[in-house]
Amino acid sequence: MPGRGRCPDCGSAELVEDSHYSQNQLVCSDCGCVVTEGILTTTFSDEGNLREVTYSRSTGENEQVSRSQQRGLRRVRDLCRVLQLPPTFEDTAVAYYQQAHQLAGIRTARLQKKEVLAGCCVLITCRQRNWPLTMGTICTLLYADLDVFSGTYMQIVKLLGLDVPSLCLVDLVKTYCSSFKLFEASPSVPAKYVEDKEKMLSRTLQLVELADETWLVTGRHPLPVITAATFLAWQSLRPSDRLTCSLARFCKLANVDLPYPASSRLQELLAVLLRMAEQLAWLQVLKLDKRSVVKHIGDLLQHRHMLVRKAFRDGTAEMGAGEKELQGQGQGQGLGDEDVGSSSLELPAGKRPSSPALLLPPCMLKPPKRVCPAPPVSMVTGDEDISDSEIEQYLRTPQEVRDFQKAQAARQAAQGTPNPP
Amino acid sequence: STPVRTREQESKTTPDGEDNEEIEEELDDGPLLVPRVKVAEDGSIILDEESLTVEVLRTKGPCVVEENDPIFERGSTTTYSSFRKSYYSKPWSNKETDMFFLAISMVGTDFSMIGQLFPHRARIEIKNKFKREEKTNGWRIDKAFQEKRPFDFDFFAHLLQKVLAEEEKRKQKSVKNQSSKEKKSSKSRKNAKVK
Amino acid sequence: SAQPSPEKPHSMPLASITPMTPMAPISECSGIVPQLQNIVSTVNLACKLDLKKIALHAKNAEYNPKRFAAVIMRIREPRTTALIFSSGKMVCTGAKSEEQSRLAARKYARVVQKLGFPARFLDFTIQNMVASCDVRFPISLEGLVLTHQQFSSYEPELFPGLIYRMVKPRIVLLIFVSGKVVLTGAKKRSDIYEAFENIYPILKGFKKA
DNA sequence: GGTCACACCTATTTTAAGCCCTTCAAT
DNA sequence: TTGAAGGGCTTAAAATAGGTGTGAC
Repeated sequence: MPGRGRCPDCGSAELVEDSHYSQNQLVCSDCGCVVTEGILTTTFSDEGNLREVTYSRSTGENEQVSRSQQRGLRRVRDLCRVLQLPPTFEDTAVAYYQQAHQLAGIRTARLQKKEVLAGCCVLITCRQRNWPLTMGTICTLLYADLDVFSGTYMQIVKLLGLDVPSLCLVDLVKTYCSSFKLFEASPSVPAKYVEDKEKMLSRTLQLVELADETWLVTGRHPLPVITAATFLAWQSLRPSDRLTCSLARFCKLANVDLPYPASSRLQELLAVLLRMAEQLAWLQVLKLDKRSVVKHIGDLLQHRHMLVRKAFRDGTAEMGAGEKELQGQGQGQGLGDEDVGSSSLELPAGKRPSSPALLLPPCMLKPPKRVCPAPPVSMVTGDEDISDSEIEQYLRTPQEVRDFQKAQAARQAAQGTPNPP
Repeated sequence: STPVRTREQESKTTPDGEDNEEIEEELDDGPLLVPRVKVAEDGSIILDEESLTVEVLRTKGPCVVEENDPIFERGSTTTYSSFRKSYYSKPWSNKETDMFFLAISMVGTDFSMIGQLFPHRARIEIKNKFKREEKTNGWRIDKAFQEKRPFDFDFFAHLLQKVLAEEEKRKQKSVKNQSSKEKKSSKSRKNAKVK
Repeated sequence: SAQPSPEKPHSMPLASITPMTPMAPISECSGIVPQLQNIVSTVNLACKLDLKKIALHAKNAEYNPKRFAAVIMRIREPRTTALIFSSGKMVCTGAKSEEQSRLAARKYARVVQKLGFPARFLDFTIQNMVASCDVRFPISLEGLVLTHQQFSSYEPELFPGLIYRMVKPRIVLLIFVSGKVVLTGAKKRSDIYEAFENIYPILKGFKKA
């Protein structure tokens, strides 16, 4: 990359054009620093990149703003108001929408996409200001298909080269948890089910943090994790009265949707708590199960740092410390090599014991689905002779051709006359 | 009662109160405007045109304060899949699977044509069935492909109808017998469910 | 080139047969070899094709012009699928090695020839390769996205994996909490290996715990 | 209103893990 | 009433290409 200079951050000369962004940007391949600023603010006049970079900071859209853009902008503003976002958010979201509309790829996009684009801009704004808002909420408000939203969101983040912080779980807990209607008695909420909001919040927060520390959050939808934690927090604050109440019933009386994965998160959380309980001598003797362990959540949470650390350490110790061992263990579990593969066949039992297993993401504890880890290693060169007979097996005989034509004609007749008048 | 889940296409849940089915019809096709969202004074969302309202839960009062607290995230109606289409495909019974392999031996790998032979199945279901069988029973695919059978549409249609009717009967019977500890019916009594 | 220590030592004799590209300094070798899972290639048969005729005479074919403008053809060995367009251009998918992909493409060309078209075999090109492997330790994706923000996209509300767009080589990696990694976008297998050797030390820094 | 230049549907392959749906079997 | 199981969708990449949505000229 001669003539392009060096990375201001690390000094590397390994600068690479990266067309992953809307306009090819110079990116340092060593540290990832974006050397040339893209789009927005700059007066960028690099060769062919001279689009209408004049992004209008004009307050009113006095210019000829296309109808679809106007519609989108209005949608952005409406969304901000519906969500009751602080006033400053709106301007940012609107600016994102305008920037997006300057991209050719967005201007000619389907109307459906432009509609969800408004939601994307609002979401991005909220994320950048740590305002907890889920994609599910946006889609619900817009009556949008999450898949369409997904595609649009990923595209716009890439195109504008945005740095969008992750959804903050802790902030989400505070608001989502508050929406549970459990904090005052009502016809649907008996007194024994009423809970103090602050107590619930604080315990839920601890449980969510525990879930995060024990690999239950990574790769999963955040909301269901919180639903499960909220339920456990609520149960454990008054176990005698609430142990018999199911997650589904809890959500119903709290007037909150039960997200599908919440049940799984609950089971995983209980499994973690059980393992923590095994570390405490005075709980060991109680022979706890997934039901009774709820009664001791308060104790467990008090010692959670120590217990989690212990669980991790013990697990590691049992497998032998260090990476070499870890890898060996992985192979021993049949992570796909041919020799061990045969012995793995002797383990048709669904869940392998893996009792000692160290604290791992649940997807790593599932039995390995052996499929093709052993590559047959074909000796194919690509230049082999191809026999006529091999080719001919794919061809139809004259009779088969006639039969096929007949069926084809019948099909067309059936489709061509759907409604004979 | 339970949140209303409707339509195989898009299902949505409404917290309570007003449920507007028309909304879906508005949306469903047109890339034309999805209902536009507006705010009413009480915080509910109003959709242009129909003035349809959907309740929005939120905390009144200290809500719009900035900084770190009163945020708005609803507990209800916030499912990720609110508007996803349904892709469900009925499981294939053993008998129906046999018919699938028969179809392969008659027409080859033309899934659209095979789809015609299975009136209750879409092409995508045929393709997924093929890929699934290729993984689990590759030999059966090979076998079926090699043993060319004459392609007789009507013959196949009749056979399939017979097979499906048989399973239907068996299913109803098992529903009736559910209380009685049915057990020994030898043969291929696999769980066959159609309909 | 030095023999890269294969993921499974037991398979060494076999693994040594597959062409390997010299890899990074032996010093920091991961010892893991990504396995190719899918190859997409194209070839130009250089003649106009009557797709209806092909679909009628080949029983391993499917053609629905209303749905898609190509014949979809499958062969059993190597197990692959091809898209054949009336322009004579063909796409071959599903092979597990470059050589298998080429052999499969030649077989499709032979089928077309046997049907009476003067098909040639021009510009055979590997267009994309997909590989996967396993680092065998859990990865904190939220940690990775924080420090490699400019390359990463991690949106658990949409997809459980972290999407890592490596700039050099230009490969996209899907990284999962389980330590499983999918690499895609390569035109050469050496790019797959290089990308993995690049990412491995990075992943080691995000075991958490 | 026509051209232009995109988008983007249909389709193919393959892996990863999660979500979400239906069905059916135990409790 | 609960779960488990099975199946198909999501994400990435890449080529192929007609038909049509989209908006700016």
